[in-house]
Amino acid sequence: MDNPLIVRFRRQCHLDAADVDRIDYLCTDVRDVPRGVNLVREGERVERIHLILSGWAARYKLLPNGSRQITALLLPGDLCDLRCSMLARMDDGIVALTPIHVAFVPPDAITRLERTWPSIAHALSWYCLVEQATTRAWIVNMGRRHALERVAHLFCELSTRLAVVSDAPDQPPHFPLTQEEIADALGLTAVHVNRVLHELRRREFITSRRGGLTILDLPGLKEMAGFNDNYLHPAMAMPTEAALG
Amino acid sequence: MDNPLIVRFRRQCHLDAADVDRIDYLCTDVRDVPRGVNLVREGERVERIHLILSGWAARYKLLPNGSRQITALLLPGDLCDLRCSMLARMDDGIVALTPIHVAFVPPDAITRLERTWPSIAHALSWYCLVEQATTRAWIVNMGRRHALERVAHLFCELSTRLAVVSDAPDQPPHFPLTQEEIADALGLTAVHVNRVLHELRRREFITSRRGGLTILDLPGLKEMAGFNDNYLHPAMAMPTEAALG
DNA sequence: CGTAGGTTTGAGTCGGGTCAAGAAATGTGG
DNA sequence: CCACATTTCTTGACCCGACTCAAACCTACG
Repeated sequence: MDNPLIVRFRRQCHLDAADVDRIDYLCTDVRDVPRGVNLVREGERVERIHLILSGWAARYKLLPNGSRQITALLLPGDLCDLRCSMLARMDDGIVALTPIHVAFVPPDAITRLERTWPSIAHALSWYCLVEQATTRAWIVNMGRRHALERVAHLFCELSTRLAVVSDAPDQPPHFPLTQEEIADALGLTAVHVNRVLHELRRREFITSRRGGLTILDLPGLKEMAGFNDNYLHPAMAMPTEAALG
Repeated sequence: MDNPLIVRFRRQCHLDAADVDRIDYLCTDVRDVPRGVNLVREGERVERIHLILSGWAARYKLLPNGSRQITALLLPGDLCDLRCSMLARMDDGIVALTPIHVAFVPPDAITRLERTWPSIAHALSWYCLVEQATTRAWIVNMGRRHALERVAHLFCELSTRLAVVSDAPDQPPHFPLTQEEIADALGLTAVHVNRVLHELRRREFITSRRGGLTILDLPGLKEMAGFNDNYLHPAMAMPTEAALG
């Protein structure tokens, strides 16, 4: 299977065959992590960057009162903690939501590539930009949308991101998320997510089974959420000569 | 007055006198922008990075229904759109919340510094890391805290950030924010923010006047919000030799 | 002054939270 | 292959925090 990080990069940035090899070479140390295991725990010192190759993970933060907020859902091709080597301790944890394949990448290796190859530095800058834009889109979602549109918006985002790295692009998007995970990602309760999903099922926007759901009507969800995929920058945009030096 | 970006960098990263000069040299084109003016409007193509030298600004997004969500408050020393040159069009707007001084910096100049001087590249990586962590802290705040603690948490964050770049560190922190701006930053309504501020005033945590408020009891607010300043990384952390290459 | 932007307050509503109990899958060990 | 435990989902009744709408009130400023 193709390296999903490279698939994503090539959508946005010019990488030649040698660049691709250099990135591929980072993914030597690949491991299987079962569902529910923490790749990183809050407060730990971690000296490796994680690249999700398959499966889903979540970045989360626990509050003193025991509640959890998921701050990012991590799909294949997502890098976790690109700059972790600058931190004495991680600010938050990362859990596997499904069994996953992860590459453990030494931060120095990335720093070296970045410093040597402008095209790779450019790709990583792009990566940071999209990551930031996604995080901000979550703020907008939580701050200014009601539960129904909020859930719909998340599903649109995930469908769009998944489409880029999916091995089965013809299948309707499927999310291996429990209702509690959706709730923790959106600042809702699991009970209320249940009622929202019930409504979405009633309107035939989705189907759901224990531990996962499938999108039936993505255009419908997009309209409901007022979804605009700009912030994910799924379209092609090549670097200028100046930016590449 | 000292360049607030340099003040921030020197807290976290090693920069020698030459590095400082190089950064200072970026801030040649300084402009005054009155309150209420948009530095950037959503959908525009913008070919300059903004560095706030004094005053407050906000990054925001407007929704079709007319509501606004502020996704970041920008204080002196904050860079807006570090990677803007990679974008065909900005995903969101930036307004001056007070009269501000801004340096207009050409993206190429930063790219060149970054590529040439590892210590500056390191400082900018650090900057991105803290920016991301702050954005994620906002998600947690909006997702899992009630209005009172949510407001308190924002005030703690702003006090902490301001302390680093304040010209009057002995004065109690003062925020030139309207209640509507606070509401738009926190996913609340102005009416409800008014009631929360009333309560904070009653408990003598703050005082407020038209168009601004002052913190009286920061420790009290921190306790109320369960505030932990880790994510802002206000403490010193020097780069490793490896990271600097 | 007059006006516009900002603040304050009240009354009523509603979206989503809380609590609690039960049902349906899934997994585990004998 | 069955008995039992666990996780996840579902549903109902009730409640409360925050929103809405509306009116009045400041206060800075032109």
